Amino acid sequence: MNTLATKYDPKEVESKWYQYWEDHGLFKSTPDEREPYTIVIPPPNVTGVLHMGHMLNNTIQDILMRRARMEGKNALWVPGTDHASIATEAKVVKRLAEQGIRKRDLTRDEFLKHAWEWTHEHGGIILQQLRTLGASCDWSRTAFTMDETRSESVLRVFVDLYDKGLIYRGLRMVNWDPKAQTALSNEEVIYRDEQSKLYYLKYYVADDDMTGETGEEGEVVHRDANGRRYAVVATTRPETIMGDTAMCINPKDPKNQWLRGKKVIVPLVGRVIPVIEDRYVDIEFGTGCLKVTPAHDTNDYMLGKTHNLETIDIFNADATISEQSPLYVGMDRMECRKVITRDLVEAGLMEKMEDYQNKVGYSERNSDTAVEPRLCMQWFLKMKHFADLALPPVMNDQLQFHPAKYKNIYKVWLEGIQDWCISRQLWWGHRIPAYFLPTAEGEEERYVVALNIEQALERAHKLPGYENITADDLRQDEDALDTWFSSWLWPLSLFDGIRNPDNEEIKYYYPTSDLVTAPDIIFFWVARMIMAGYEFAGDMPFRNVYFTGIVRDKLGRKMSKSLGNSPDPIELMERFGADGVRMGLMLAAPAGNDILYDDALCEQGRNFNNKIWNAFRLVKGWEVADIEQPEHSRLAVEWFESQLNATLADVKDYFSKFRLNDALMSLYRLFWEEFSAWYLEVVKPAYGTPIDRKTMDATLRFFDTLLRLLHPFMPFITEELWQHLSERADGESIMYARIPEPGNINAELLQAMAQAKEIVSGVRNVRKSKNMQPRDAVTLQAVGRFDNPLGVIISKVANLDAIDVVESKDATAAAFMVGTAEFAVPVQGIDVEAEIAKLEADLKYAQGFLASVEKKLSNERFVANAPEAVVAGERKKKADAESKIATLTEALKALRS
RNA sequence: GGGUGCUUAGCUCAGUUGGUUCAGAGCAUCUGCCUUACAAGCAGAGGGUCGGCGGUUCGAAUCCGUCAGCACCCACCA
Repeated sequence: MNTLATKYDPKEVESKWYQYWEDHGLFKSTPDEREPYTIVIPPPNVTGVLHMGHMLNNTIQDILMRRARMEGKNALWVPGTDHASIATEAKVVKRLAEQGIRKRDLTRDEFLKHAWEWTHEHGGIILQQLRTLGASCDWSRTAFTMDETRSESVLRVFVDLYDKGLIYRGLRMVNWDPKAQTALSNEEVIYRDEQSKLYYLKYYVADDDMTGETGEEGEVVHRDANGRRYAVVATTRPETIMGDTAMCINPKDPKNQWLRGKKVIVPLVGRVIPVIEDRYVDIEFGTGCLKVTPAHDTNDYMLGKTHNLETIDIFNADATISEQSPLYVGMDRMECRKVITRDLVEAGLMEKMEDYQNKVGYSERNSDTAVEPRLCMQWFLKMKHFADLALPPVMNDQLQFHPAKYKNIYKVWLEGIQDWCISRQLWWGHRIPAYFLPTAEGEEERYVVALNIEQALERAHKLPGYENITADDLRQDEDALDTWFSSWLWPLSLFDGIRNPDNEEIKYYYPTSDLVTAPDIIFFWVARMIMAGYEFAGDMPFRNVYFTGIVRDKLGRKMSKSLGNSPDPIELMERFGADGVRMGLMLAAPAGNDILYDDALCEQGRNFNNKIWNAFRLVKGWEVADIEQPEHSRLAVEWFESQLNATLADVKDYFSKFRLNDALMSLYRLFWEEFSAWYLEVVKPAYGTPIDRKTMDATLRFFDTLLRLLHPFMPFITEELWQHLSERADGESIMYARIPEPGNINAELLQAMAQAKEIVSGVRNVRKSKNMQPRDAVTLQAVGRFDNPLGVIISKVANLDAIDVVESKDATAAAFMVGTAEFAVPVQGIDVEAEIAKLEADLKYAQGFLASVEKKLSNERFVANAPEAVVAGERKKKADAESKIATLTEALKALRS
């Protein structure tokens, strides 16, 4: 008696089993003699919530974990979160603002207290959500980039690299985020095309005597109504003219020869600046005259250095105009652009304005804030050394990228790498362990780098003149480190491999096995982990990197809050079950390709769950009796065994190539087509009759293997059904059931079954076209011969009363061909005309095919050059086609007579 | 401005070294079925000159060239 519902309901099942797995510690791992399989989670932001990208990413990781576990490996997936300094600090600042508290009114400690409160309040929600998805993380190891172990690791690494001379402090032009008011690394700047304007400004010549040059050949001299000469400078940023300290021309530029050695006047400002010459200037761009603002442009800064120019910083940290500027003090830079444009026009100093498209850098975290190049003192990590470490293992495939196309992107980045600005003007993060020493007014700053204040003092005491200072004399650097300066240690610090490099865990779990991540953090994170791995452990952090695609909506648009096209993962799991959503995502996710998400995919996943559920209901409902095993069942078992092994081998191969969607699709078809539609239909006993024990045992065994194969993809339903399949002790789980190695494949039997299926289809077709009931048995006529060993299977599934081998088929039979073999089903009242038309079409096709083969075979060069096997193949095609034509001609003759 | 990748059925994609099994899969579509596991299902069917052009070859979805379109990465042209 079947008590299971006809529809599978994942709700209770899923939470029940997750609880079971956790209660029995099934996710836990400790080092032992087994081969380890390790993944470290890309730590999500501590205060983040689950989005579709996480869903995809973590589903993939969980599939790999569960598969490895079932291959007998000691599988460990380490979870954790990232403090995400800029993002989190911004959120805290915002919340404080809502409460009427300004960050600048708080002390560092007060602010951090608020930040920790926020972290404890919102932190870890995402880890809870991952449990709903079924993630088999060892939660007892949950780490945080700012917990004690991780923090100390970061500081140690900083001190170590400083001692090695790889970290330095210096005044450099950096990317400044005026909203967060911190420096950024180059990688944190996103360039966007922007429709803006090119402003052509007039720079009058200073002390112009208006005589002399009248314009040599090729020179372009501008004069106003009074004859006064001026140069025209094209710029996209007129608001920076207050910081101009030179104008630059190319010494080879014929247009501007007359400006050599002159001085010009900055419009509105009135400052007199020299005209300098540098080959850097593009003669073709604009007028060939470049205004030089060393404080606010990277290139201008270089020019300033070369030509010893004065640097006037006209911006405050928040990008309002500073006291350094003679005009517009306190005005925001964007506002200032508008105002100064108007003023320039009114003063007659604007030659013209043109539409112009240029690239503007934005902060990765504050996408509405344009980054400002800014000269300031920051800490940097020398990257050349690390690039040299990290490039070879990826290029020679010791460490593999999947898909491999990312190798090239990686290579180009490493070859052009620049030093990494690692200091941030933030409080939320690891405070830089540098301690400034007291110095006299005007003296250059001095500092020591040390793990803590005691060590700092110790180090300071060794310096001449500082033998007697006390802790109170030391002042720790206010800055925090870039978040990625802690995440790059993740695979090491999770196993305490920085503080305690020879411990048992790091030796066992490191290098980890696979890293699964989105390609957009290849530089931020992946590359730097590889660097840190070789620097601090002398080995790669992981053996494979699987780059996922980006989840987009079905129109191909990125999912975003503003578009509202991003579904809530939790809600999706409620609708389709976690198994259904996992499967929906995986069906659409070839390695490295973006996935176009559609609810229909989850529906397909849910439907598959239901299919499995109902197949199980069927099998479980069978009554077993000690009766003889029917021949068709014996053959079906033998065939499915082979089919199962074939798929097992395919899936294994797919996993080795990270082609998880192909693996899943193979299993989907194996279960739905081969197992449900064919195998079960063959062995299914007639209603109300029992099944023999042999077949039942085999069927349950197959079911068991299928569940194991599917478990990594759909952990919940497989566990639920597995418990019904066999007795087991408390704490046992399919999670630890082994996935079998592929066994023997009987290729001939698979071939025979393929033909058998076609014959069955042929019969069904006849039935359908003649409106015949499936329950009425028919006779199958095989013309000439019948050599398929699976005749009994065909008879059962197609409901035949006999398979007759005949010399020629009945005149009133409906015919069909499978390969070169002809079959027929005698029926009442066939439509002779239609039958003739069908056969004629077949004949015409066969004749055309024969002609093309014959043409090929009569080509001497083909016969001479092509491999033996290919030629033989063509000959066989020819023979087959001829035999088919003969058969068809016969049939037509019979019909027409 | 450089670089990489892509273009195969309505959609999303497979297609290993050119050659029987090469033009495939899933979904969608159409037709017929509430057949005692499943209508979240069953059975059947239709659909593509493999982006365009040119070349190499006995033979090209596959190799080469070129053009077009798309995507991504990098870059200091104001």
